[in-house]
Amino acid sequence: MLTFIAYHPVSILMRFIEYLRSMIRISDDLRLQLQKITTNRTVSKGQYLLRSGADCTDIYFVESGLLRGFYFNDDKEITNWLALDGEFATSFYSFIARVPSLESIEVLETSELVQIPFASLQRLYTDFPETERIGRMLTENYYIRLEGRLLSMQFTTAKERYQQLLANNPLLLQRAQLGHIASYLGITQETLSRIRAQY
Amino acid sequence: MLTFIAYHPVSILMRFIEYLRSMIRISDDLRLQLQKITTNRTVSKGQYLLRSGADCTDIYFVESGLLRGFYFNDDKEITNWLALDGEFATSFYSFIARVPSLESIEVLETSELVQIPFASLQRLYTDFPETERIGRMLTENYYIRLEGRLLSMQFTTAKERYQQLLANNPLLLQRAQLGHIASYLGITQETLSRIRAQY
DNA sequence: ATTAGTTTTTGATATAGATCAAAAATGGTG
DNA sequence: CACCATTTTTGATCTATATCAAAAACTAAT
Repeated sequence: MLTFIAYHPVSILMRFIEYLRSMIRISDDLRLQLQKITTNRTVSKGQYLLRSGADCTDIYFVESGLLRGFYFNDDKEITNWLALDGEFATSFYSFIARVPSLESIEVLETSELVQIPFASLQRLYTDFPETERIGRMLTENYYIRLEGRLLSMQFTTAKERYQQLLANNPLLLQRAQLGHIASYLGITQETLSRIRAQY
Repeated sequence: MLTFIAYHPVSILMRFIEYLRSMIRISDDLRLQLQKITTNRTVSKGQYLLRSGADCTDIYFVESGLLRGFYFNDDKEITNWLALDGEFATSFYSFIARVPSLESIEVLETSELVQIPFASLQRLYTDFPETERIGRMLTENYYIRLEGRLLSMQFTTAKERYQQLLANNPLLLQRAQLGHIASYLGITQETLSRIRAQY
């Protein structure tokens, strides 16, 4: 019983550290430092982690739950990304370029997050240069995904994009609501509804 | 006269090193190493640096000239990127993930390039850890640009995209041909031609 | 200059997906 | 479990852009 209780706070960080470990060796020193600069937060459904207009000061790792980043176009919300368990989430442009965010971040499911402030991350890069590699590799991976999305936007139909998502990320379809998925795929909710009706 | 001749081979590398210098301090050691692992190449218009199906083994910095990366969709070419003077170019997914490239790279204008092989770059990252920062920052910048493109694909019209490009990169419009620009913007050549005719 | 190849423009038509509007389904809450 | 709010579906219509086809404008090489 006691061991379970004592173990728990560590296990919250598990996936985060595991994730990093897949890219570089994590020394005890670094692990300690990571624990120092990160905050474990539980955020509940409906909360906002960021409102457009504000500077995005943090990056989040989603231990469990679901977040979304979205823009406003005219009066409509456009979901730019959805981050499930095991993914990083931030308003990338604002976080990197230190400019006010156009994007808002909303909590779609009550989530366990690991929060890292921008300044701490920069210090980490300097104090533990091996972590630059993590930053580089993560950004590379996210770049590749983004490129895939751009290409599918350009030369696949709405239906094909839905089918791709269904194949690659069926969980997302189950957990996010239709309107969010639709604008993430670059189509209207009505069109996505009609596509689904074809099955 | 003599000084000019002697100076020239160094000046070819100028922009490349200058570019890197804007991100980190370049030690004499590192500069030497950079000179060792890079090759200066002049490639002429019409040449291919990569054909789809092959592994992309190199990344290029364009000292001067113009390259394009493109895919085939059915029988049509889709330009994925255009790289002018001062930009990096590679088939990113293939280069990073070490898989055969879907993309081909064509030389649109006779160009001066700095070529860096994948393996050399990886060794550089290891031998000069400070260069990881370059890799990270470059990828971050390219990520932000890509995100901007995805957003404009999603919620701006063909005409607006053309106007944005005209405002942000007028040189490109002058130097690349219409069909390449069009598919880069995610529209057909005919539509772009009609848009331009409106002025 | 003339010809052949390429690139751009113009015209006519088709269509995927958007928009506007309202009904149906779903879901939490007192 | 009935009610109100939210989400999803269905229907009718519209539109930006694609497609197909051919003419015009460039470009380069003989």
